[in-house]
Amino acid sequence: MERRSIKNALLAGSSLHDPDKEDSWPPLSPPPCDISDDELVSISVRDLNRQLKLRGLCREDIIKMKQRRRTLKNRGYAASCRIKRIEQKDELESERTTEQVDIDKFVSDNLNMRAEIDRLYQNYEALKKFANQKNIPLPPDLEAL
Amino acid sequence: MERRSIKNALLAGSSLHDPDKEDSWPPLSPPPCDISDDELVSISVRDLNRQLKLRGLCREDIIKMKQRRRTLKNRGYAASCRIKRIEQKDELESERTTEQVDIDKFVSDNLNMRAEIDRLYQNYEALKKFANQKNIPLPPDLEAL
DNA sequence: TTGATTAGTGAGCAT
DNA sequence: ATGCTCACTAATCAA
Repeated sequence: MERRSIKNALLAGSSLHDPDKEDSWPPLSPPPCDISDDELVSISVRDLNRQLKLRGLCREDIIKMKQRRRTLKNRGYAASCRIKRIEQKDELESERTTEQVDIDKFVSDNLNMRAEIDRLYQNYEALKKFANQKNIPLPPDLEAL
Repeated sequence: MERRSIKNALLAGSSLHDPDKEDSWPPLSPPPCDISDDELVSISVRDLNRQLKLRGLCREDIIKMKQRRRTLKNRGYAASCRIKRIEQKDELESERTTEQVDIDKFVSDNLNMRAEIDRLYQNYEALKKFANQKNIPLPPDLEAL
């Protein structure tokens, strides 16, 4: 939903400390207490329960904070999931590039070897022709191509 | 949101004809009139306006239907987007596989050519050695490796 | 307006 | 409870 849109950018802020910043805009129901989103997602369940009790929230608000925590967590999971996806894609693409480079190298090598084979073959044939002209019989095992 | 979840799976379908059917589960506000979702997304804006007027809907309901239409459209766009993404991934993977097959072929070819070069070289050397043993002088251009 | 893409949200699955 | 992934929604951009 492109949270943090132009319209909402100004209203932002769901957390706390730094005055001229940090929004993290409330797509969620507003927090029933002043625990920042950053804190909310990072502290342990135990500490959270402690904090909630300490601030004397009612059951409903506690449930809301729990749900808010879950939502914030989900937001992070979704982000990781997307990052992971593009990383995998990039990896695939770079592997493809590497393989293409290898293939180019092989093509080049093959051409060189083909030329080498040709050169050796010509030399060999020239020697045989020379022997023929001089009427020099070759041993059978050297007649083979 | 996993629409059409287990709970909703049985109610699936998004439109109209079939009697034992349909709902297309309302993530949206319920439609102010009985135009099916399938119709709503497919008919032209003109026809939609005609239908809405024909059924005598108030301005609010018309706006709601327009928004519903847009949402249904978006649902489809999102689906295409997901499909496209996995198709591109599959394509990349199959290209990678193809390249790997090519590389294997090149490796095999290279080994064969290397062997061929060796064989030709050995033959050539054997001929030179033979000439040497028989004290047959070779023309300079046939002495070269 | 239409279509594509993105981030956020909740459902559901697996651990 | 936690993390991941999916389908859906709205925002935003491009055409």
